[in-house]
Amino acid sequence: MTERNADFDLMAETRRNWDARGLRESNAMVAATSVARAHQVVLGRINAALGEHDLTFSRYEALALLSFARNNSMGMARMGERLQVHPTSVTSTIDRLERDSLVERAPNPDDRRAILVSLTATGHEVLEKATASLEAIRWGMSEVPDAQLQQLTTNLAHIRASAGDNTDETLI
Amino acid sequence: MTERNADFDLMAETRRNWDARGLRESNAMVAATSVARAHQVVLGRINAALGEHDLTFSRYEALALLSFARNNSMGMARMGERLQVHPTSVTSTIDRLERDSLVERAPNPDDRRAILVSLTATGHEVLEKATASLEAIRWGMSEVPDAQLQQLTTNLAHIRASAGDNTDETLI
DNA sequence: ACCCGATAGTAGGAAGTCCTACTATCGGAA
DNA sequence: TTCCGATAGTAGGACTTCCTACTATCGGGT
Repeated sequence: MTERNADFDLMAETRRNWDARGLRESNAMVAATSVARAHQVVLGRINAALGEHDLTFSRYEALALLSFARNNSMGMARMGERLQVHPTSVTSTIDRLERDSLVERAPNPDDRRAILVSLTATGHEVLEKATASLEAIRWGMSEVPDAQLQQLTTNLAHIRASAGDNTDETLI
Repeated sequence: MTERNADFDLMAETRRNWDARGLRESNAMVAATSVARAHQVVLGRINAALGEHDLTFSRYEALALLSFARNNSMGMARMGERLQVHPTSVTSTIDRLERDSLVERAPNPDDRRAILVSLTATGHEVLEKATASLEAIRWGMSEVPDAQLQQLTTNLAHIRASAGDNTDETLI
């Protein structure tokens, strides 16, 4: 659904429509719409690649996060903070990953409220293969030259920063 | 959920993790992740603003599209093409808009398979108020200076172009 | 020692997106 | 004229996300 051949330029047409009405902030509108469309395109490609491994980007992100944690294990609440999603979304994602035997839930001996989620051996394998698939498609951005990728990241960092992300320009 | 205060830089940390493993395409990975995060932030702000009008961005887009059409009316299939979503998503969105009396379905006299969707007077009113709300928050990109908005749009145009969008650089 | 606000996680439900499968209709080719 | 592939739209289901509400547990102040 995300890869279409439009015979017209959606953005240009949209801007013309708005300008014709004398509406303001058309630059912001076009930028916001472009972000949404780019996300749709990139996520579509990523999910298509991950589909071969029965993963989605959400599931992949959860597996990757666990793989970076000490003991490949982490509490649900911390996962929600890192992945920037609602606690109930973590529950939902982990439910399905556990159903597919890619992660395991275990009680936390230090806190009986908490649950430790950890990668299984299968989860590790699937993650590595999925990562190779994502690298193969350059994370859905094959046609974008490397220099422009960095410029794009810098531009988007302004948005992230304005939302509270502590962006470190020297590292990104 | 989209506006958080992270005490660390998610992107920088993610890149460090990946680099430490010697994985490739980290520029593409960071750019793709930035697109996803920026989308989450911008969409969150937009939906928060639209919530006052009982709208979401999807619903707003549908209303705006209809307002640009001749007779404020359009077939479902054409809406799906313009909005770049699956036909069943159009059905779902129109179902709810119709339930809220913002649009109406009518048979197409020229094609008994087709359905013409049109804005109601209420739909018009809500659209105008919602548009004012979006302009007030600069479409979720308040902190981004105008010049950088244009640069961002240009960068994202490469992605859209690679997906088949016929981007017209002279207009955008 | 107790209490009560804060925290961890889940349940149920709404909305958005996609997919496959289905019905109804159209319209060109045989 | 008939047939059959293409098109318009819907039904049902899966996944992701959010929200509110709930249980269980923690832990600091009284």
